[in-house]
Amino acid sequence: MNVGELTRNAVDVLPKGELERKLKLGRPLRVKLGIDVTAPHITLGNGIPLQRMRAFQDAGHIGVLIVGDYTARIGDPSGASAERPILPPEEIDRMAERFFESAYTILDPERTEVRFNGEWLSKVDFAEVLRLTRAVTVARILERDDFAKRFAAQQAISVSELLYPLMQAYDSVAIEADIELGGTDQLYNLLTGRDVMQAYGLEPQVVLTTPLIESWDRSKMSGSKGNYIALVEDPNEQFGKAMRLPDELLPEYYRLVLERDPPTGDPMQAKLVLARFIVERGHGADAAAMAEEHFTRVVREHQAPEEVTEASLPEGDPVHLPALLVEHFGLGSTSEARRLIGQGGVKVDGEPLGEIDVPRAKLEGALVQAGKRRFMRFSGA
RNA sequence: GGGGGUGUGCCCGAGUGGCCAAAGGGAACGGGCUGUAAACCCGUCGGCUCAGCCUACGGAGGUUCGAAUCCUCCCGCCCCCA
Repeated sequence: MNVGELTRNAVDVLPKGELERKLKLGRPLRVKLGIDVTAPHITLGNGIPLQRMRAFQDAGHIGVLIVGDYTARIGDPSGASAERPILPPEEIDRMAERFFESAYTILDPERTEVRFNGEWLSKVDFAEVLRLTRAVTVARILERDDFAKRFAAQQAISVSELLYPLMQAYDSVAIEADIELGGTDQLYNLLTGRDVMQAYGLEPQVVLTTPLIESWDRSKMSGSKGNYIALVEDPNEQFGKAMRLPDELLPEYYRLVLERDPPTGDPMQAKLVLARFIVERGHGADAAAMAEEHFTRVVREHQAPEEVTEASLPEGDPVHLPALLVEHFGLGSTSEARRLIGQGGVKVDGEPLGEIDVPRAKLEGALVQAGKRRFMRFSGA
């Protein structure tokens, strides 16, 4: 058994030596990973601990995904500067589904167990809460970095948020976790799991944290900040976003995502390898090839893509271009569209267009381009 | 319970009666440059079929020719005292 592969890229594996001891037990270990279903997107960053879980699965262990449907009613304060919104149950289910789709691009479904924590948390009564809360002290909770920062910054922390780590810890009790994975921002939560398991007479879990990944804006990749590459999203988007990463980040991505040695030589070639990998993992080899082709054609050579979405023009002549752009190009407002036109960002058959109202004949069958990457062809009918 | 603060556009943050659709920075977007990027330069960045109009500075009223700016009440957050 290769422990090195299991702990690859890990920041903390606590306590020391404990993982090795558990591995010698000779039974499949239960490796827990809690997922934040309130996260709007499942990112490459979320993929890092998933990759670790996969390594454990490949070594014969069981991955246990905990869907925090119940905890979502509070909102995980980790890394958040403010309280998160509370979601209705249907929404949580929908987001959990989406999570699985992403997670299974990395995990082995055969060795994955999925549990919703409402299963046990909804049955916890107040007496149980008191028992649970006795396992930790306020000082202990406030030690935690996120809370400490918010406390110092005089931002609101609700008591319910303080309970979050305890609920997560209780999950570990419920599923009898041997190991819990998480990003470094989860360290406190994971350690609390140990305390609580002990209080419940169980053998405490091993804690394994993985690094958070940086994005092109040089801040931590976050599904809520718009700086993410999702595990599953439009292949062209994935490819383009991967190529947008600064060269300096390549070693980090090679280490954490590809799990390979840092690239040497041409950074662009190295980045192409990364981009292909990301798309292929999410959508397969064909999609990766197509995304690359699209990238070469549209981004590098500034040409129209092979296939362009078609739509029909609205009634009337002339055609009001701003409205058309909002309707078909996803622009936020006609004012935005007007600005884009004014700046020469809108082209018809390759020629910048300055008009707001365009003669119908000029648009029929024409290729319309908004910005660098959005194309569409219009038919008259 | 008492006292004192504070709330501005996607984010941060100036602005204390007209010159404010609101400085500055960041993000974003468009154009240029380019090896995909990054860096850099220029421009845009509330809405509206837009040389004009409408809506906006926590919410609701009020004062004024005129309010983000003054007054009243309400709401959120923070601090101090109890």
